[in-house]
Amino acid sequence: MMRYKIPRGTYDILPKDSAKWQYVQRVFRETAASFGYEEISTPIFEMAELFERSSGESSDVVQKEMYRFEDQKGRVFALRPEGTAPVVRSFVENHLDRQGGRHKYYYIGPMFRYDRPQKGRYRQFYQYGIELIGSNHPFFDAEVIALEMRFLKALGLRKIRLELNSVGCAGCSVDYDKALQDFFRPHLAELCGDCQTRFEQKPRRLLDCKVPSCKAFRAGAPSQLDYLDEPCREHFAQVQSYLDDMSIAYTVNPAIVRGLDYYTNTAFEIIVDDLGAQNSIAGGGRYNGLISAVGGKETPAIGFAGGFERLLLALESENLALIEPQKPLVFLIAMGDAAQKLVLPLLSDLRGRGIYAEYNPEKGSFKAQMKAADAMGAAYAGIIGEDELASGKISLKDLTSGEQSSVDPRDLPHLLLNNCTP
RNA sequence: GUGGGUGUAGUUCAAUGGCAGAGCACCGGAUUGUGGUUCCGGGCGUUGUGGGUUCGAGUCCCAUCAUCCACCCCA
Repeated sequence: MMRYKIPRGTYDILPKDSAKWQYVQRVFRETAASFGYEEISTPIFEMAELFERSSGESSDVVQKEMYRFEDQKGRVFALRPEGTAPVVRSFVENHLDRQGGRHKYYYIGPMFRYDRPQKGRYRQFYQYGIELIGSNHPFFDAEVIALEMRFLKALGLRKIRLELNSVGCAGCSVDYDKALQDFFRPHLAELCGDCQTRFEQKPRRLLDCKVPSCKAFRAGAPSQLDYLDEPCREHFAQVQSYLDDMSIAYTVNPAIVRGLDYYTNTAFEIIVDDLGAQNSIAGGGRYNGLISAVGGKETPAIGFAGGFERLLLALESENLALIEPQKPLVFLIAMGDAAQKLVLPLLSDLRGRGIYAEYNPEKGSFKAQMKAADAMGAAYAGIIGEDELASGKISLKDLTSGEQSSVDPRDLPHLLLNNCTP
């Protein structure tokens, strides 16, 4: 008999971990709501072309990491590798670009990339993100960053770093790419193979090559920041000013380059140092050219996305979000058939009032029942046996103190609620 | 896609090429109505899978799959 196995690079979120996932998602939703963002959900697959156009044909995500497939009629789709393009597609498709004004969206859901799995990297992974569409005001660049920082702080994370950069607009990029090519051209023959293609396709990627011999040529390379035109320079200065006013610490790192082609101006990344190689838990930036690139009216926008898996790793490394498993308030024990007839209505009544009550007829002896109550961490044991049947009362034992009292079954819900709610 | 490490019981790990074991967890019991501690009992597991070498393979070799780490990429 063949054993079925979960696909490579995927994982199950088991019940023991679900509370933690629900918790971080709840905090994100609450944080987003407090900034005026509303949830949008899009399909997990889209026309493959949407991602090819938006992320860039030459990007790794499109070239080798996208799950592409044809449906029964030969239409080419892709499992979404990221969340921004679908949101923008929906925005344009619903004619919101014609409506004008600002639109604040957040999303939560799985993304898919055919990558080699490693720590903090999966083939199906869960992202949260926000998109603010309809304004180029630098305040909103800062607001988007502030939202993410607020979220991480609300979770209690302390060891996080914000790195900030501006990649300028399309015009600045052209100038900068030329400057980089001029700078590296004398060493072109000595660069690694990857860098030779980077030289042609994405010169700025020459700056983060890890090959030691390539690193050596990097000293004195021109910085993007020196090639910003006046409006972009001013925009970046204002973003920093707003962050300062909100007391959000950051470091300017000219090496921050977003992986997807659609980013302009502000780019940022949030780093947690002790997560291993995949230490970026969130990243984002402005994408003023994307809406028009997918067929909408020219509209400025900014957003970010964060990864839940890495976020949970970061929480773990700081011993945060330790969630206690749910424990029954009362474990009912019935000895004998007559007692069982009484215990089931009582069980229904308690549960109907929202009290977590357990009962397990599988456990045979009284001792085994008590053990089960203890093993589940129940606060109380409610006992019905011959004595209780005769008296019409049930015995309620406090499993912490060991004290036991005889109570009227009708009073049980109130007693439990009053004793145990803080 | 590239490189390295690791795959043995539910789990954490043992086992010179020679009878596959232990702790924890789990289940049961210690004269059938009182838990936690203690004691006793309960394990044939396709040693990830498929080949090969050998009298004999968990152990050596090859392949494959998975996982971990790194490159790469990115959140």
